[in-house]
Amino acid sequence: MNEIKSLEQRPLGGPGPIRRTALHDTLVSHLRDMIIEGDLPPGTRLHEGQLGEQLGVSRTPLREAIKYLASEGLVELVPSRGAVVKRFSAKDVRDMLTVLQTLEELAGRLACEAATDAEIAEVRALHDEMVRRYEAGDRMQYYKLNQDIHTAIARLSGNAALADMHAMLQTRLKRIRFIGHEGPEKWAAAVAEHQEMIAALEARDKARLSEVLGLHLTKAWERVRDAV
Amino acid sequence: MNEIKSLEQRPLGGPGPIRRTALHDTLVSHLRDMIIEGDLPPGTRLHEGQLGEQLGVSRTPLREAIKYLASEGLVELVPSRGAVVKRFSAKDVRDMLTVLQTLEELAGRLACEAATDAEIAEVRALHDEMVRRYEAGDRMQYYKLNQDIHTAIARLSGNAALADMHAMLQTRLKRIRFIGHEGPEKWAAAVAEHQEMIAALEARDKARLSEVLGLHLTKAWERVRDAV
DNA sequence: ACAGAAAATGCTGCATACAGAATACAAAAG
DNA sequence: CTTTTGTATTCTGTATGCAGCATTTTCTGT
Repeated sequence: MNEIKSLEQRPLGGPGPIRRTALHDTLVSHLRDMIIEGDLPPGTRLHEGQLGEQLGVSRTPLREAIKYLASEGLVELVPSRGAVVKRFSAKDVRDMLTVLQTLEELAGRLACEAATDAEIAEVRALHDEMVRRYEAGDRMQYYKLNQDIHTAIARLSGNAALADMHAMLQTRLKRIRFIGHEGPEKWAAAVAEHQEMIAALEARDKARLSEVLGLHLTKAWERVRDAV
Repeated sequence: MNEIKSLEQRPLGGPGPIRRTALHDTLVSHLRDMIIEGDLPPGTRLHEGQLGEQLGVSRTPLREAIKYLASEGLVELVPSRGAVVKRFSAKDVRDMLTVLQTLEELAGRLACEAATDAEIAEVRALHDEMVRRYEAGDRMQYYKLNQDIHTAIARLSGNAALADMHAMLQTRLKRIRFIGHEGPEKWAAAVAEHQEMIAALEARDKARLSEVLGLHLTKAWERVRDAV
């Protein structure tokens, strides 16, 4: 995990137009992951020369990616001293969760109206898969599917701006949730809340879904507060 | 307004440490303004060579600024075809206003608790000045102070993440509000709503402030819907 | 005259090179 | 021994150059 893997040309997928993703996007998501997974801990100075050499790219696209991340709020730009990975205080985390809660409550209400049956079925599929991972004790995959479900609900609201803001906050919080080691009983509680969530969504019960989502994030703060 | 002014070194402010703003920040805000004020209408391709020459900077810092704006959602990046100014549909605008409304309702509640008397007095000062501009018929300054007041309330919530998200949405919406030509009766209504806002804030009446802010944005949509 | 292909143009994407600022280190003075 | 100052190194900030891709124009064949 702490080893920095250089960027290789991904093996081109099957047939069809080979959509060579621009290096910019690759770099952005790669750096994001490095920050989230702790390869670049908060407070780390992002050395353009060194980092670029490790990743096998020159400074120019790297700098562009760093600036991009800056406006996402993951790194901070210090004039003539480069960029450092942003450090979030406990209050910052709680503030972000407060906003996220408000956004998800709204998303829940809208999703109950806007989502198609097929879309809800997709979320159900994610949910079932997540429960399977929980039962298997696969925390990593559980974590990813968990995020996917929340992202999906934000998207199902049909409100692109809402989904955007949600994604941005979720990204900033990813690292916190990543390091938050919940005990088994807390984990079980979280799964139970998700059961209620999917039930409310399938019933298209706006009030209930909104309430469950809100409660879920209130609890989420209690679950991660010690990790911050 | 349609003339592109090149970037000059700002006259250094008075005494004290001369905080030479980095070119990056200057470029970002300059480009932002050009988009908001319509010098670069939606759909315009951002020509790196040409634009850089007009602004008097080389392509590299310009590219960094453009990428930055992309993650702010003002421009869109098309692989190997550069960047174009993003075009917002009527639905997009309404969606953004919906989210903004939710955020401001939250900000209002929090601000009533977190703000100091001095801070509230500052908002009052902004408000009074804005009313004066309204009476003078100075639409431009009114517009700016209006934005400032909403930004101030978001900041007074004491929640940095909330203020961030609010600022981002506000930025994306600036252009729309800028071109929205409201009639005199609508303008008067907006001012009246602001009167209620500042009164509720000074009374620290959470429920009322939240309600007024929400209503204000519902009305805002009605005021700009035709302009989109 | 028209359709298709090939060449030419212009732009983006990336790398490299150069200049200026900040920091670290070392030497000298108090 | 401490402090200060000068120097050297390192890193950021900006410019420029080159290669690849997209689009447009021109040429050729029917």
